[in-house]
Amino acid sequence: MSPNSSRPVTIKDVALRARVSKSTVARALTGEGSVSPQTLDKVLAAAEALGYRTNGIARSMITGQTDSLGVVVPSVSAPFFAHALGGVTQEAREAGYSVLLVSSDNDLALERDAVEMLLTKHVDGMIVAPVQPGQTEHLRRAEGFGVPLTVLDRPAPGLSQASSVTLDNVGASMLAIRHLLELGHRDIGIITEAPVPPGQPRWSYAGVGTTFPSWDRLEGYKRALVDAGIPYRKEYVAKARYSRDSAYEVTGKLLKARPELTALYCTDNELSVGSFGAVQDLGISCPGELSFLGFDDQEWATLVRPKLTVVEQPGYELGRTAAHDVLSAVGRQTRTRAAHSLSAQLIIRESTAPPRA
Amino acid sequence: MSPNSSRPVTIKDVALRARVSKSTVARALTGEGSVSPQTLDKVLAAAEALGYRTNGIARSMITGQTDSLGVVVPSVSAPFFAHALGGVTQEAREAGYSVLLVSSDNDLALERDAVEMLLTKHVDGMIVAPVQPGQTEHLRRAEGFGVPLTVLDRPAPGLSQASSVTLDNVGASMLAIRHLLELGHRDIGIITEAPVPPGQPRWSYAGVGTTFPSWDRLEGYKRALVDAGIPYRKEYVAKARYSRDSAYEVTGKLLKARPELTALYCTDNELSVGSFGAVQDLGISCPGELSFLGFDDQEWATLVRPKLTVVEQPGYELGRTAAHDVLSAVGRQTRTRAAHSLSAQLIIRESTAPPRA
DNA sequence: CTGAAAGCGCTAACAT
DNA sequence: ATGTTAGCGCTTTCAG
Repeated sequence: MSPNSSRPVTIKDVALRARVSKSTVARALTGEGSVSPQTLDKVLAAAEALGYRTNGIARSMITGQTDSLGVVVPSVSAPFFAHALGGVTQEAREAGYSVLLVSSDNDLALERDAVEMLLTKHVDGMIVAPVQPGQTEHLRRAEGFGVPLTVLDRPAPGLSQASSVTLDNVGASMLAIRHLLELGHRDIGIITEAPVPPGQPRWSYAGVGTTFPSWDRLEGYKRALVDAGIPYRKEYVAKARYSRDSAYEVTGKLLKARPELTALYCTDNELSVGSFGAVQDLGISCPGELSFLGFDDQEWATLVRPKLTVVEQPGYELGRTAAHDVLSAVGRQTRTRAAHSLSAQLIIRESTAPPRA
Repeated sequence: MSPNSSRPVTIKDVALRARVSKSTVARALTGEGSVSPQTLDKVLAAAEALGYRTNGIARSMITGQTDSLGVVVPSVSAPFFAHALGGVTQEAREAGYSVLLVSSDNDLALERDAVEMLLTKHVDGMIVAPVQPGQTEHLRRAEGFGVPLTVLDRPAPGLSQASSVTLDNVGASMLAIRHLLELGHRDIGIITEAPVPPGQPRWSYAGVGTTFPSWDRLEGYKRALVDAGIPYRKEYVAKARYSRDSAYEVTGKLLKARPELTALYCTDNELSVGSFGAVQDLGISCPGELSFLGFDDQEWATLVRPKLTVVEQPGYELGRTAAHDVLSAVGRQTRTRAAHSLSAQLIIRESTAPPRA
């Protein structure tokens, strides 16, 4: 049942006890090759008695597989990534894979280290949500090692082999804005993340729609407006840092400067938190005076009054899809470079209504 | 820079190129033993040129270490565990360890599988948040393999070697109830998780305070009351299944049956969500007619009106402590069996006030 | 169907 | 300071 000595039980011990050779034990235990029923029994019994457990390290050494997936995310506890991670672990487990998790803490250097470490550990595939979509040398290095890679949430241009799994961010915003438009709103404000952290270089590349999620979400806002024949006015867009406090502040300013706004749209959960807080503290009646449309369907969306209309992003599904995609590539020679774009969903609740005449 | 052929670059290739022996390369790369500055340069240059990367598998095979921690949690995306996981990964990274993550999905069988897998993968230590505190054979098996284990969130009696890191659940409730008592409340209701899922066996063991968190939280409620000379009345405790819907329902019933209640305390975030929702929907003014005290400081607590007074549990710290604890045990012969009990904090906001005279 | 032998990539004595 | 040798525990030819 349990190992009697302190030295780990090896296949050799099992062989000795079952009075067969190491190779026979291996065959019996792995199911490869043929073994007579009786010897199979003997071996199994011996293994059981000794509390034998295969040494995965040794096995990996030979097979070249570790049955594990490396995952790098900017934050483990942020709800979106937590959900995505849930999807990844689920899918991985079903396929018999385990997950080697590293958080990059939104730090490019740490992300690089993480990738190197995963390479050293010989993961069979990698999923990474890159900190900076423009910085991808380290990811290219992973590709060079022949490790299947799929990029999650934020696209990574410049990778030749990698698949990507992202939310259709443009579409998500269009969904939101069209809803507001249909209700009759014309003056719609938007709280969105400032594109580049101050002091950081601007990455430029000639791609379409392959940037930070928030850029695309702003793009969708514009497009929905223009499609409806309504001019895009940049006085209606307020850029915040990625924090609720910043969103709180920025919302207050925007609403004061633009009293004609009848609706407000936030492009992220964190921003929604701050922004909605501001709306509440300002004593603005919602949806009476102002319709509010948030991003992400976190639990607070239904606890707050009015219950929030939101754009929901399928975090779990994104994770699952990413895992499914890498998994389908491991062991295969030919790599199919897929670009999955999942759709968001609009959940209409109480915080949006027609504007007051 | 990158591997030129498809065959992985090994230490042998580097040796060949640098015109030294394999062992010299090993010494140069690991820093163990002494190497002349010139050969060091040569080796480093060769490794760089070839894009060499140590094969961690092979190394682990020899050293017997994998520099990785196994982590098993009931859910990856639940806020509490997500935060704990954040703490674990952080601490692990700082120590140069990586995290092998598995979700047990609250399923004992999956938890067993997970532990077995981690054993196979030869993690250097394990952190598990057990699904059922009473079922620990698989964990004992891990101990048998000499893998340091620390149990997180829920205690696991019957383990001889394992450390544990838990919240002081009794203390947490006492904090909450004493606050209510000081405000002048005498009739305090409590919504708590039903101890045992229906159809499950009851685990019994002669331990103190070593059970499900929710049991201890109920215990703290009793104790605070008794300490204050107020009789414990079981008509004031409502047991819910672990779901917001159940809490919602149960809250409604309790409040109807016991209109004399002036305060309500919930022993878990999930239950708080449902319960607070019920209070809102019932149109009960809070804190005017009823004070409400929730568990866990999730983001919704400050978004809802009134802002919630809550007992906050330090999820990140719990994870960090757990990781620190296992890590301190790896490689050591003597195991120090520590039982860390972290304190909760009371955050007083607007949902609690003196009862109406 | 079974055993003997080779070797995965690396490190750790042991020589030199 | 460097090279040689011997494995780590397992899978996998290759014989028998």
